[in-house]
Amino acid sequence: MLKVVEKKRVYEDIVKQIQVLIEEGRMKKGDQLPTERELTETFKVSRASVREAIRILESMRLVESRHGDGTYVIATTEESLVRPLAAALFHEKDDLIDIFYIRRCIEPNMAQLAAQNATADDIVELRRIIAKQKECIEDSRNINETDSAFHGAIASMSKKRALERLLLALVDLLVETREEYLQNDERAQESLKGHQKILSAIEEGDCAAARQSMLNHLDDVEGVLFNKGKGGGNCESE
Amino acid sequence: MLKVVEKKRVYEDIVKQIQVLIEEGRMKKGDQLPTERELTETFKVSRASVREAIRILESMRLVESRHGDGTYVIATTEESLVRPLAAALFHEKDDLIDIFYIRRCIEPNMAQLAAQNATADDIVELRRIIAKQKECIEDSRNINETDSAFHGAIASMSKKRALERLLLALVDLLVETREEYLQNDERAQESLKGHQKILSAIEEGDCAAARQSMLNHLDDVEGVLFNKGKGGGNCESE
DNA sequence: GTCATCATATGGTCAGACCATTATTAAGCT
DNA sequence: AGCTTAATAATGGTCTGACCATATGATGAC
Repeated sequence: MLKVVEKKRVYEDIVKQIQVLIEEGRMKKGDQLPTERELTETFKVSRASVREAIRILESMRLVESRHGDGTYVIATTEESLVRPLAAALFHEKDDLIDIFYIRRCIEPNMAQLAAQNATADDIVELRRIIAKQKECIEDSRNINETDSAFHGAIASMSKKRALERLLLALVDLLVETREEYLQNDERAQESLKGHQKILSAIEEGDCAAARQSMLNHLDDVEGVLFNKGKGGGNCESE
Repeated sequence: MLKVVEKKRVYEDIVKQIQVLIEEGRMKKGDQLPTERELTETFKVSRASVREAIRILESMRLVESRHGDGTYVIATTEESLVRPLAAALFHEKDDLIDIFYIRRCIEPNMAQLAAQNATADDIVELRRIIAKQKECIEDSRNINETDSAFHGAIASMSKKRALERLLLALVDLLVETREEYLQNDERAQESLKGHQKILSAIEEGDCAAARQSMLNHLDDVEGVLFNKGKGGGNCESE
């Protein structure tokens, strides 16, 4: 059952190797890659092959070449997994409302899954995030980061990797929108309250409550964000 | 308000031009690109630049180079929008079950939206697709294509483009799985029935029924596909 | 007709050169 | 000293022309 290999193209091999470097953290965001000429010597290949590899890495948004300067790592592989997803989903400014709608479709389900699967460690982590968020509010600092962390943690608890990746991309797309929203202190408070309710439901393993409180939380935010009446979904929502 | 331009890199220009060719349909899927040497003459650039451009197009999954043969268009730009999304979501074989779960999260909502927004034309289209599907079953032909068409049409009716793109990607990812599933005549029949129920709900503008019938439809399929008990979501699902 | 062989066209790789841009350093000025 | 300006070196961008590796189709032997 061996995976016999035929490295056909040289540049593919180079792409792979550099990708691994970044994956393993031996190259971090902002680091400069060796110069093309150095890579030529390292890999014992021509500069043309090195450049073709770099073109591919660049089109993956993993690195960026700057004429006269160098080639730099501009993203982690984790980000580069989320980025194309985001790029594919998001085209027009108007799409933001759709993006949020997708969240509204999937996050209540994730909360439900989280309530089912939550381990003690998971709950500790959620509490930690919420505590930090509370701190941020008291210090009048931005809670954008902790907000992402909270939703990300729940996504992770769903134990569905594809779903988690999707949500990360969505949250990432809405980061600017949220920046504005969470400026307001009162809203930040309300957001925190929403998170606490969700946590309570998860602590008690109450799937239905987790789902519903997440939905309420999102509807609260959405209502302000897009000036909608409560309940987003018309009809009877769910 | 002109967009003053500085075409910096030659290969970017080449990528753009070829992309436009494909976009405008002057090059279709399966067509062979001019050889690298011909492109060299056409664009008055070096072969190295042509090749770097091709590498980028290849990493976009728009074209594919075959050693000793040629370079071919392998996707429309529309597909190339969906493809990276799919690639970003899908990593392991096991992710398929997650992919399906995402569908289960969003498609009932789309059906609901479809029921709200459906125009007379939309309904005609859905009927047409279902009729065709019936035909296929009678002729013992594969209904995979019409199945995709049905779900795609509903996605389109949601009037949420980002959501539609996401669903297209998901459906695309599951095409092989479905191929197997729909082999069986009985299942094909059942699938058709599910579609008919959804259509009925949409015709009557019954949001709740549309949502529920879509959910049932997906659960039916999922149950067989992944050998699960009915109702997928444990707890009380929704 | 079938199969093996070879020629040809195509993508893949290489070497070395030169151009264009940038950051750094050195020089010069105030 | 501190700033501006000019030279310098380093780096990515492009080009040329050659050769290698592979796939396809034509040719010829059987």
